[in-house]
Amino acid sequence: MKRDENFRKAAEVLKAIAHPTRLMILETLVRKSECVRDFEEAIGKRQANISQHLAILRARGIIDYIQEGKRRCYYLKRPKEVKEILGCLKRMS
Amino acid sequence: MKRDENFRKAAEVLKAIAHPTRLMILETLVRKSECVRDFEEAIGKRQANISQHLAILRARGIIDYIQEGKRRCYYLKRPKEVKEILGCLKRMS
DNA sequence: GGATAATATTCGAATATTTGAATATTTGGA
DNA sequence: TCCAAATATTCAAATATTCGAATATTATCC
Repeated sequence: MKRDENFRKAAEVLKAIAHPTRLMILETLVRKSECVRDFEEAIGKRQANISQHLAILRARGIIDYIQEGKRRCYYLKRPKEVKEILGCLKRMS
Repeated sequence: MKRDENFRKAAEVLKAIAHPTRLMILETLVRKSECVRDFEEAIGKRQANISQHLAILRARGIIDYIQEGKRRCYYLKRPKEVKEILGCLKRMS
């Protein structure tokens, strides 16, 4: 695979993460898998908006979910890496 | 400092990094401080464009430079964290 | 003080992202 | 089957990002 292609993909992943609401979602998920309702209360945004952000994270392969009855339980696909990135950000900002 | 404010800032930092050209710049800087001309050849973009990206990275506090004669030698302000993030990205994408 | 090398800034058009509002879909239970 | 709970999608307006082209600045050397 070409070098340019790698950087393009890496930038896609980063862009998916680079949003305050999505960072909050990820920080929550580092601790525990959650469904959409739980995010609503943890983050203080409307359901529809949270679903939009979850869709973006999922489209980029950062999270996924398992269906549990009426709920969808979201989880991190690469918890170690996400945790590490969040830690770096904390130190950098 | 407020939680929201922290996430806003972290997202700013990430957005600054989340671009293919800027990732290439950072990867180059992980190995060695460079001046703008060197980036031109390492990355294959025009000088003006590279300067634009360097300005974005500098505005967000990710890089800085020291003036050396006519040249500006750019360097990472948090090499450890940047390196770690690039490593995570490699594993994630 | 030119001339030149090195780098930065400005501007505008094209494109992408973000958000709320409205609506749609899916699921399990009565 | 109908209902309600849980979640997703669509749309459009506002905002932000990107890139090239042109131009400006800064530093050294003569």
